[in-house]
Amino acid sequence: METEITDRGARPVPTLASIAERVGVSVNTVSRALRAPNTVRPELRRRINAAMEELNYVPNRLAGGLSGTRSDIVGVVVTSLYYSEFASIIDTLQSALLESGLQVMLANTRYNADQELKLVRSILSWRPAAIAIIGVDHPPKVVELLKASAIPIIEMWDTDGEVIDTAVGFDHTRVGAAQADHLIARGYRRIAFIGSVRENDRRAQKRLNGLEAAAAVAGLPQVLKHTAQQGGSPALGERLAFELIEGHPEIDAIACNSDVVAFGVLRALKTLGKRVPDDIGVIAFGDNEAAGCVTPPLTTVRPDRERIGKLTAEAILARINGAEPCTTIVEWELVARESTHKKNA
Amino acid sequence: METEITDRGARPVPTLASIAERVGVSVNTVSRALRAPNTVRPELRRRINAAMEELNYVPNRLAGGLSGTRSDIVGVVVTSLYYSEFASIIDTLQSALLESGLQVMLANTRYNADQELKLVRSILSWRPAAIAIIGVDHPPKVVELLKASAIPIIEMWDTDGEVIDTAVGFDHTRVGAAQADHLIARGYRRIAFIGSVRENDRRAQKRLNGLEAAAAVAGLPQVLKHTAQQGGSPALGERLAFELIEGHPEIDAIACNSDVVAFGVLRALKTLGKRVPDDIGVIAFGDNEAAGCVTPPLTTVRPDRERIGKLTAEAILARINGAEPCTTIVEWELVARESTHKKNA
DNA sequence: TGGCATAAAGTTAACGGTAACGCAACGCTC
DNA sequence: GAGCGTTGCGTTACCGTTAACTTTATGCCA
Repeated sequence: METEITDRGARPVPTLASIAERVGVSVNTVSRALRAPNTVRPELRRRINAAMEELNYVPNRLAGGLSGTRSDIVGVVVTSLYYSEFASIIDTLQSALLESGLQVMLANTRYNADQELKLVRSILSWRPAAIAIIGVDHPPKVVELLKASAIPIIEMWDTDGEVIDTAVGFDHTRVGAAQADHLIARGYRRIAFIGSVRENDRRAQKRLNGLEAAAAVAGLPQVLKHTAQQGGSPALGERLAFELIEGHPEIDAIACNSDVVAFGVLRALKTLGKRVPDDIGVIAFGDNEAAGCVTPPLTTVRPDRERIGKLTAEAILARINGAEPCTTIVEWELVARESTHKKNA
Repeated sequence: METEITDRGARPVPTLASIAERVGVSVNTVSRALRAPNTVRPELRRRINAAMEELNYVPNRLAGGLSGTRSDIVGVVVTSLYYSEFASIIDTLQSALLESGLQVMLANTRYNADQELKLVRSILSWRPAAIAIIGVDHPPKVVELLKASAIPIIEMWDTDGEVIDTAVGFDHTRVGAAQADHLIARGYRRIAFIGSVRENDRRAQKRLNGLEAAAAVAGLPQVLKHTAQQGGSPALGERLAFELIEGHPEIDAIACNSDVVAFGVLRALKTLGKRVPDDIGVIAFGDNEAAGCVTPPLTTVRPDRERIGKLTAEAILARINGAEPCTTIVEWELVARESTHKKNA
C-alpha cells in the first residue's frame, strides 16, 4: 500500500520561508516586504503579498519579539474587573494601543498582593514593551521587579505616592476631602463612611483619610466607619447601612466607597423609612452608569476613565519613543445630584 | 582615561545562560530544573534556584513559546468592555486560566466586523494555545482563519448557530421568547422593543426575534421596534422612550435590550408621568448590578456570566488536553421584580 | 567482575523571525 | 568611461529556550 497517513488537514502553518520559497526570493526579502515595503520592488512586493494572502500567512510574533527589539505587548495589571470600575479604562487603552500595533496582555490581581507579584512576574516573562498598572502602592518586590525591568511603567488611577516611572491619575485624598466639603456645604454634620475597604485598596483608604481630615478641619464629630473586607456590592451596602443606622440613628450623611455600595445603601434607607436627602444625605464615588438612574439620583464623584485610558496609551507610546517620565493629573468632577440636596438646609 | 561608558544600571536581563554560567552547569540543566525539577539532583536544584533568585531571573516566554510546543497564551476576543456586560466573564476566565499558567491576551472588537478580523489575525500571530471569542456569528474570513489555526476555539455567550469548535453559552432567541411570555403572563398586550441593536450584535437581534415570534404566537399586535445603532446607555434609553411614547401612547410594555438602556427608560417614563408597572411594564436583559436598586426594581434576565467564564476555562483546558469539542448550554434566569408586576392584572 | 539498566548531566539542532553586512546592478556626474 | 552613491536583494549570525540525542556516572544483579 502506498497510502500513508498524510496531513489530515493539519497543514503546517506557513512561515516566512514558505512564502520565500513559493515566490522564489530569500526569507529576508519577504520579511522586508512586511516591515519596510518601500525597500522592495513594487512588482515583487505584490507577488509576495499575493503569496501571503494565498497561504493565509500570519506572522509569528513570538519569533519577531525574540529576534527584534520590541515585543509589541503591553501588560495591563488591574485590581478588579467587576462592575465598570476599570473596564472603560481598559477599553480606551486597548483601542488606542491597537492603532500602534500594541497588544494588551491582561492580568487581574483581585486586590491580592501575592497575586500581584505573581502576575507581574508572569507578564514580565513576555518581555512587554511597557506595563500599565493600577495604583502607586505596590509590594516592595513588585517595585523592584518593575524597576529592574527597565521598561516604561505607567501607574494609573492614583498619583499620590512614590511613582516608579510615569503616572496618570489623580489624588484620592482630595476626592475624600471634596466629598466631605460637599456634605458640609449641604448642611450635613454627622458623617459616616460605608464601603468595602480591602487591605490592598489603598485608594479607598486615601479617600477615607481625606474625608476624615476634612471633617475634622470643619470641626465635625468623628466620622463613623463601617467597612468590610469583601468586594463592594449593593448587598454589602444594604447590610452595612442597616447595621450602621441601627447602632447610630443620629447619622445624617453617608459617604460610600463606591456607587455600587451606595445603591444598596439607598435601598436600605428606603426600607428603614429614612428619606434621602432630607433625613440622610448619600454621596459616593465612581459614577457608575446607573448613578443618575436610581432614586434619588446619586451624588457621586466622576473620574474621567476614558481620559486616563487615552493618556496612559499616549504616555506608553511617548515613553517607548524616549520621552521623559512624567506624572499627569486627570481631572475628576463631583456630580451633585439629588441624594445630597437637603431641602431644609 | 580608562573609564568608559559602562552599563548605567541597565544591566542585560539575565538568561538561562547567565544562571548556567554562575552555577557552572549547562543551559539545559537549568532549563530542566525549571520544567522537570525531579530530573535534577536536589542539591544542584537548590543552587540553581538560589542563583535565579539572586539574579532576579524572569524566564523569556517568547523564546519558550517559539521553541516549545505551547505558547501559554489564550486569546480572548470580546465585543465590548463597557458596563459589566462581559467584564465578569473575563474576570472569572482569567483567574481560572491563571491557575494553569495560561495568560490572557485581550482584544475588543467594539462590535466592528473589520476590527474583528484584524484582531483575530493579531491574536493568532501570538500563536495562542486557544482562543475564546464572544458569539457564534463571525465574518467568513474570521471563521476560515480560526478553523485553519487548528487550535481550540471556544465561542462564548451564544450557542445558537454554526459552532466552529466548542461553545459555552445559551440561546438568545429563547431569552426573547421568555421575555414576551413573562410580559403576556403579567397581563401586558402592546409590547415595544427599545435598545441599541448594532449591525454586528447578532445576539440582540436574536433576542428581538424571539420576542417578536412569541408575541405573534400569542396573537398580540406586532411588536413596535425603536432601536439605534449606537452603544446602549441610560441616555439612549431615555431618548428612545420619549420618542416611542410620543408616537405610540398605547404601548403598555417595553422590552429593553439591556438593563442600562432600561435605566434610562424608567427615568423617561417617570418624567412622562407614566407609572411602572401599572401603566407600562418594563423588562430588560443583563442583570446589571443596579437592576435591583432602581425604582421600581427592574425585571430582567440574568445570564450566569461567572459560570460561562469558568466553563470556558475548563473547556479550553479540556480541549488542549485532547478532549472532544462540545457545546454547553448555561442556564439563565428571568428575575421577576416589580417593574413588571402589574397590580390590576 | 562484567554487563546492563538507570539516572543525571552535556551537546546539538531547531523554532521563525530580525538586523547587520555584503554585493551585484544601475544611473549619475564629470 | 572611470568613479561613486543608491537601490534591491541575499548571507550570515544571532535572540533565549526547548527537545531529541549522546555521554558519563551510578547502582544492581548475576
